[in-house]
Amino acid sequence: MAKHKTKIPQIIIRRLPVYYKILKQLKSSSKDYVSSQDLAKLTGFSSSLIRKDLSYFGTFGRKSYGYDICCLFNQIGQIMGFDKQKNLIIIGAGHLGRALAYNRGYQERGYNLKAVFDKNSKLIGEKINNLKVRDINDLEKYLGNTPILVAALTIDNNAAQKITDRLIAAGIKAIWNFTNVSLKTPAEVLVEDQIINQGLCHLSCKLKQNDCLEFH
Amino acid sequence: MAKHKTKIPQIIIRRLPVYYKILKQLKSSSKDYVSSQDLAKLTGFSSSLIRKDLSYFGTFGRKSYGYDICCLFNQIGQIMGFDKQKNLIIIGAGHLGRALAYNRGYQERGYNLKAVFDKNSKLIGEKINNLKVRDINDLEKYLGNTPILVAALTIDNNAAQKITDRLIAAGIKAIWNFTNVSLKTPAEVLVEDQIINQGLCHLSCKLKQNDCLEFH
DNA sequence: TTTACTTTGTTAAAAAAATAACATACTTTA
DNA sequence: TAAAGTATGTTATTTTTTTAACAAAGTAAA
Repeated sequence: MAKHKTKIPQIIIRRLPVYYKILKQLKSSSKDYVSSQDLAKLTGFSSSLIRKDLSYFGTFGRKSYGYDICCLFNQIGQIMGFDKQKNLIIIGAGHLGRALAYNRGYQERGYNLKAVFDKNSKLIGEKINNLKVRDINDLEKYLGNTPILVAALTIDNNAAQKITDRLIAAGIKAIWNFTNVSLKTPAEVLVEDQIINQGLCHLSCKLKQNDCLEFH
Repeated sequence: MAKHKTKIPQIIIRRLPVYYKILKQLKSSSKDYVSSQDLAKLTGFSSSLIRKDLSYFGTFGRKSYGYDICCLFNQIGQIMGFDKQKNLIIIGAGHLGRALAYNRGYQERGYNLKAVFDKNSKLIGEKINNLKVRDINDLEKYLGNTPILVAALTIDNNAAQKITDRLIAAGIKAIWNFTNVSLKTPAEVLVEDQIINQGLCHLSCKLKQNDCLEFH
């Protein structure tokens, strides 16, 4: 299926989830096929770019028809590795950690949320979406018994690096970082920084450019 | 302060929040100045790119010293319009809406969280971070009395477009969209899609490329 | 004061990304 | 079966973005 052995350009990786999202919506529509032009309207990318992106991975379209929605959806899922199972834990059972625990969308992406940890004894033992909050002191013991690939970090900034070091020592391969700390990790451990306020930054920036911020 | 009248390239807008985040961390360090090389290490961008990005907005550096951390932090905040006040409401008091209600980081970006709405009568009246959850039926009345620029949308997908239409009719200028729906809005209303699982998609994609997904 | 060093801001060059254009292949209709 | 129409996949072109290079300006040390 993979047409290229070379690394997928970051810029394409960033668009894949957008295609995936749109295709998921289209799946529940009455149509079976979608053209690059339709996708252009829905994504805001040009049809040319969309065809080019998709052709990077193979030949999915059907001339004069477009792309089979279901087929393309599955293909893009596979390209992103959603067909492979990945265990996930959440560190930090605060408001954000809790919201992530209730997040739907893990399963279809191949993620299995296995545990939630916190240091606060008041929270330990509480059930969040059917998962018992575990004691952060038991982290190493747990990771020794259960192979976990990814950890979501929703803890205080000042604890972020320390917990990261422990996670790495225990063999975690990737961190979904919701803290405001720039984590130091070895090159082989992936970090995905999720700047929660990024969207607000963009909006503020664009509102300013549109002169929406003058009097209010 | 603004050097250019032309629109800031999207690609630079995307990097501004990263600079902002790093500078905020640096502010609480002992150093007063930071060089583009230091910033390169912290951001992962090249020092050349950083100098170019910053020079797009003006001349902030000091030769052979680098950039005054506090000064640059404030400048970038201003460039993004954080010095202008923006009222914000949250639609949807579920787990995610709740997490957003507790989000710190509004104030320093010039956002004032003014209200939270929900349709669920069990939630209406409840206090979340000192804000009483309001009845979504009162949305128009509220917006008629209070000027609100931005609405965060943390509701079910199937209600998303309907609520969006109401928000737009009531004069909202920007939507921070956490739903999985591609919202249809007039060109002058900004939409910032926050695909909550985007980070997981990227991680899955990269883990796959690093051959971390084979056996597990 | 002079020399060596540092780091910016900017220009030039290279690389990457996006767009436009179009030949090809398939579909539909007559 | 032929003609008209559609939409892909790919190549060529343009545009954007990034990197590299360096002069200019300031600092620090001798």
